[in-house]
Amino acid sequence: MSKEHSHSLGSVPVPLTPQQRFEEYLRSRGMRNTEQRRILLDYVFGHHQHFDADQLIAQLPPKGEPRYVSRPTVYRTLAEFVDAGLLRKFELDGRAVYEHDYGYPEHDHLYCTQCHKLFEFESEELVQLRDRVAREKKFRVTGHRLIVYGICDRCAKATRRSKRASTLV
Amino acid sequence: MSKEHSHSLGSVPVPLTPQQRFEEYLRSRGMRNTEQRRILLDYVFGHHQHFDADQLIAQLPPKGEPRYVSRPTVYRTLAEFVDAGLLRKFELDGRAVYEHDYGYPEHDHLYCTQCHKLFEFESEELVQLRDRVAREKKFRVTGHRLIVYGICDRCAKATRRSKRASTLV
DNA sequence: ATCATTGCAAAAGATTTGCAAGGTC
DNA sequence: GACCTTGCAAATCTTTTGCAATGAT
Repeated sequence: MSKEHSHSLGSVPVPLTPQQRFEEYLRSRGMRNTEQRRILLDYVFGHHQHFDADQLIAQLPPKGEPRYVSRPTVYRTLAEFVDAGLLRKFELDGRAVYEHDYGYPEHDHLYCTQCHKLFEFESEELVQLRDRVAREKKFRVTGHRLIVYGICDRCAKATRRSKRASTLV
Repeated sequence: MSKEHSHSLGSVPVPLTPQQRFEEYLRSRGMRNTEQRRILLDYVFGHHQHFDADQLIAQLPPKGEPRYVSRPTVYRTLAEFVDAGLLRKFELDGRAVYEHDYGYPEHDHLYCTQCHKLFEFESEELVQLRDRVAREKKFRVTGHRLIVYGICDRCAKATRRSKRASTLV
């Protein structure tokens, strides 16, 4: 997805590293600390990006190489990360996108439909609005997902530039 | 999806019926007014519900019957309705859901993860908040999608009831 | 040794596409 | 008659699953 990441967002102080927390999760469930899980956790928390399963797999070594992890295992493990509270998952254009959850504040997204990048923003006001609406309808909120669609500044500028250029020809 | 529909939402006055507007759309594009398109338009605007392709197909007559429409044609036609501004499309649990757009006000949804019903609400404040955030980031908004996840009142009550019952046993 | 986990191959579910036959303008 | 549409079958794309082999505790 996007290599850009709004670094205006703060981070939430955490007592444990993602690795430690995941080990805790595994232990509590009688699951095993396998090489594949360690590899994927390293990749996922080694980058601050949004990504989907295919993009993660593309970054991993291909079949035959040392740290190769099969596609089914990637899917299974991403689901575990979500379950462990390390990642958040959402849908974009009909596919699953993942982003950091653990140690990262709640936020929403602006999605540029031209360059397909995601831009983050935090809004306490939005959460309040959401809760107010829910209260009126006696609805117990567990979470929400807001995506604002449009064109980012950079794409808008690029479009203006090329429009001007074509007019000048 | 849901048979419930918040009728607290008003409707937007429209100069043309969906049928007329679609005919206009077809004409402007040199497309044809076929029986299948008429059938589907009737079904879709004959109900005020959220639905996905499968649910629509389930309502249509089966293969062999008079008004049967094939699955590929349903998908193709729904895309045309979206394109014509008659329907809005969004993703829920990894599948496409459609709802009326033409003649219906902009709104957002509360989604009960227990009974899988959608409840609508309108918020002018949300739109303002969205536009304010976008302006700060020099982002040109074309639209947004907000889904609030949680448990609806009815499901919450049902859960309380059965919890009480099981406690009393 | 026990039992969770992996990789493979195949399945599954939703949606899309190529194409010949049929329908609309 | 020209050419857009349809239905069929098959393909596509993403994600999931059955299962035998492998690995962790």
